[in-house]
This record gives sequence, structure tokens and C-alpha cells, in this order.
Amino acid sequence: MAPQTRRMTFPNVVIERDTDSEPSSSDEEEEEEEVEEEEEKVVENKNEERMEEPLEAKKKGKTPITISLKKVCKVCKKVGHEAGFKGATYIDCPMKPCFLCKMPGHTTMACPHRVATEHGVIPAPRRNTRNPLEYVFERQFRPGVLRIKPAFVIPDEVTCAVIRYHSRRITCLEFHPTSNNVLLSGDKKGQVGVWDFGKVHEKMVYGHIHSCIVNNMRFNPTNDDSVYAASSDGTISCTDLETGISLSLMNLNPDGWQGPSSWRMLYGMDINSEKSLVLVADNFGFLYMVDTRSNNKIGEAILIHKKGSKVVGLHCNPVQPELLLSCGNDHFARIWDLRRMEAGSSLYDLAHKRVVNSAYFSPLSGSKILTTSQDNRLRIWDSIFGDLDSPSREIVHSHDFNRHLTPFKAEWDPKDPSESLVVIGRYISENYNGAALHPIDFIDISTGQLVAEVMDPNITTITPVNKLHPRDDVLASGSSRSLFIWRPKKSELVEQKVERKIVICDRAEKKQSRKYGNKSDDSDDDKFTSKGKKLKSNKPEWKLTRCSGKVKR
DNA sequence: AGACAATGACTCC
DNA sequence: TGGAGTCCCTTGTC
Repeated sequence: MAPQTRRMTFPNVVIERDTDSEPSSSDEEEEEEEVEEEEEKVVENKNEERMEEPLEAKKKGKTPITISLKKVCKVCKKVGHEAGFKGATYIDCPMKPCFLCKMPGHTTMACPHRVATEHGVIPAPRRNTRNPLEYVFERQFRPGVLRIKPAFVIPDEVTCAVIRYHSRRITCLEFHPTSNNVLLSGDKKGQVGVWDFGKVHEKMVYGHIHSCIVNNMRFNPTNDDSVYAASSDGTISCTDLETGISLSLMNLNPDGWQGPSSWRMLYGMDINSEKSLVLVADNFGFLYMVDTRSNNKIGEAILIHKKGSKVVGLHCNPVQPELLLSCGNDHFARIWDLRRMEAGSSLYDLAHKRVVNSAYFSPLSGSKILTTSQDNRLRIWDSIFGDLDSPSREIVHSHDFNRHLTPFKAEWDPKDPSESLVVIGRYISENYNGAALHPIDFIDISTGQLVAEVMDPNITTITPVNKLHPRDDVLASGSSRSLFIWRPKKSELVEQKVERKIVICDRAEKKQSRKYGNKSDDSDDDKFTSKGKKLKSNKPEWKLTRCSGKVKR
């Protein structure tokens, strides 16, 4: 029989069979299985390039097989090691820099940042050591911010409601400004979902507003029922959530598709309520302003980032809305004064090593800056009045770029009076009782400490989109096409007033049989597909999962 | 179970 | 400046 080669991903496997001894069974499938077994043996048997069929196999009367193979790493293509999942644990390629901190010389498993997120982080100073002028400014600017940080209130257990009505991955989330149980979600296809998670079945999906990625949404500050959205189709929409009627404020591609070099996409967006402006930025580095009263574009587009680079984030300072923060693919976050907007006139340029996925002023005082960069670092500037040449702190955290994932963005907890609690999804998985899970991390940005990891053993996908509720103890997450609402189990919040690290994962055993879980199990997930293929009318379109917690000190 | 596709940052030339 | 090639702990579908 001719030599067989198997799977392209398993290179250099050559099986030679002696021609004078026919197999006892000629069944192709059985042969295949035998070969599989032999491969396993060889792989386990150290690293030999060529080896003979073990003697016992010959004794058993099996066909003598000679196998030549090498252990080849799928990452660096070198022999002698293999990268990839071993059960629920990912083994790094030792030839590559650490997947977490990006430094050479160690793997993710041995990375000091993996063991302790605060590794190498210098905590924020307790006393104000800046000069008197800055102090006066700061007192005016941040009246409500507590000097002494209260302990975080983190539950031991949470419940998680899951719903799936998006047909493409979720790209952005927004809580309704006044209706506590309403969550808006945008997806890659351009659909906008409105979910009343207080009433299970109350959901609405608007599919006609945009034709591709919804990159950012903001509620109209003067009308709770209308929401603005910026999309890669090059338009800004304003949608009335009651009627579903949507109007387009601006269209950057009036002549339709003329090729990728001219197609403009809108990414960053924010609203300046003082000036009644919608600010948007495109994939070529330009900022546009639209008056929300007349729906007219104001002035010409202004180049605010490197020409031809994507501007992914815009944020107006919550206290001083004339201050604008932008960030983008040119590796910079920039601070601007809206009263003097012209190319090159930024007040500060905050340098990063890679693309900056998000840059936000702190939600209460507006005096801190938090950025998420694709170099796996969160950067914090403690005061916009202080030294902005370098960040006050860099926290190594796994939130790499992957083209198939919505970019990760660290989000402030708008309820934290000390402006130090931040939520962000984690890219790399951890082996939790045999399941590879990607938790949602709560990080104290004043120390770099991981305060809590939130996870559900049923949720095996990465959760890059997260938003904390402005008033309630609610976390909304977008993971692939699913939406989650996490809430603490009632009765627990009062008891737990200590700062601690919590792991919510004690049901992970359930997934032990699974190699590593990206595919849905026998759960109800499939019933929620947009195509409605497996949708059964008598089944609810959501599920509540209880996750009991375990405290790790 | 495996193949495949969707598709973005980055480097090199 | 742009095109080709590479990166290589995704996710869902067929």
C-alpha cells in the first residue's frame, strides 16, 4: 500500500508498511485508528525523529509499521516542542516572547504578571505631592472624588442572564440613561439590539439602521429615547427607540462603494452636550462635528491622528466638555481643546507602543485617563494636571489584538467614588478545574491588583465588550454573539465589604470532558441563533445561570 | 472531527 | 504609499 500522509497540521508523518505482511483486517477505518494510536505513542515517546514499531505490537500480530515524524511547533515550525492546548492549559511556544507581557525569555505560564497583575506596578501615592497651583485646579475640578478609597463591594456569587439575538459578533454596548433595565447592543452586521433585561422577552432588533459594524453608540443627552450610532458604513444614525425611526445625520460615502481606498468608516464617537455636538472620527484620521439641533455638519473635517489611520475612540471630559480625548491606530491618545481644533494643535500626545483601543477620562472628576493598548497594557494617568509625559502606571493585562475579536476596552466603574475600579475582558485563558475559561477582570488601577475575576463555566468564549451599569450593581457583557447580564446574588452585597479577590468558577468541573471549550455544549445556545433554526417556541430565549463563588485570598 | 472562512495590524520591500 | 505575506490561546458552520 502506498504511504499515507495525514492531516496537514501534523507535518512530516510518514508511515511505511512492510509489503510482505498484509493487515489482518482490511478495513480502512480501523487502519486509520491504528495509525492514530501509533502516532500518539511516538509523540509521547520523547522526540525521536524516526522509530520502529514497538515490539509488542508485532507480537500482537499487528502490521509492522515504521513511522517517521517530528514534533513540530505550529507557531515557530521548529522541532522539539509543540505549542497549543494540552487539555485546558495552553502551552506556549518557547521561541516566542511571552504572550502576556511580550517580553522574551519566558512563557506565559511563568510570567510574573500572570501570577500577580500588580507585578511591577507602583501604587498611586496617597498624598498630593504636586505644586500648589495644580492642587487648586484639582480641587475645583474634582470636588466629588474621595481621597480615601473605600473597599470595593464585590459579590461572592453572581447570576448571569444570557440572550442571543445578534447574528454577528457584538461590538458595543450602552446602558439606557434612565431606564435601569434597558441595554443597547450593536453588532458587526450593523444591527442594534434593545433588550429590557428586567422583562425577559422584551427585546427588539433594528436591522435597517446600518449596513455594517456599529462601532459606537451614545444616547441623546436631551432625549432618552433617541440614540446616536457611528458605523463603518460611514454614517451617523439617530434612532428613536420608541418608533424605530432612524435618520442619517451624515453620510461619508454618498457615492457608494468606490473601493477600499476611498470608503470612509466611522469609529470613535461622543456627544458634547454643552455645544450640542456629535463628534465622530473616521478611518483616515479625521474628526467631524455635527450640530444636533440642525443636523448639519459643522466646518471641515480636521485631521486629528496620523493621516490614513483609524481613530477608534473619542471622549469628551465629563466635567469640562471642551476637553476632548481621542485615540487610534497611530499609537497615540491625544488631548484636545475643542475651542481650538486644527491639525497638530493637540494639547498633549500620549504615546503608546501599539494601537490604542480606547482612552477615557475618569467618569466623575474627569481628571484621570485610562487607556487600553494592544501591547497588553492598561495605562493610567492619575491627573491631567500632572506630568503627562509618561503614564502614572502601566498594568500588564492580556487583551491582545485578534482580528476575529472585537477590540478590548477597559471601562471605568461609573459608581466607584474613588475612580479606581475598572472592568476588562481577558484574552488568555486559565485552566479552571479542567476548563479553559476567559474571565472578565475587575482591576484596581491605583495598585494594579486584580480585584475579581468573573466567569461562568458555561461561557467558554472570550468576552471583549463589557460595561458597568451607571447606577446598579450590574455588568453587561458581549461575547461573540451573546449578551450577558451579571448581577450579584441578592443578600450578599451587604455582607461583603472587604477587598478581596474572588473567583466565580466552582462549576467548571462540568466541562472537564471537553478538551477546551469554544463550541457550545448541549446547552440552549443553539436555540438562540438568529436564523432561528433550532428555535423552539416553548423554550425561553434566555437562561439564568447560577455561579457560586470561591474566595481566593 | 476537521476544514474553512471571516478579515486587521504589522512588516517588508 | 501600497501590496503581499504573516501573525496564529477565535468562533461558528458545514
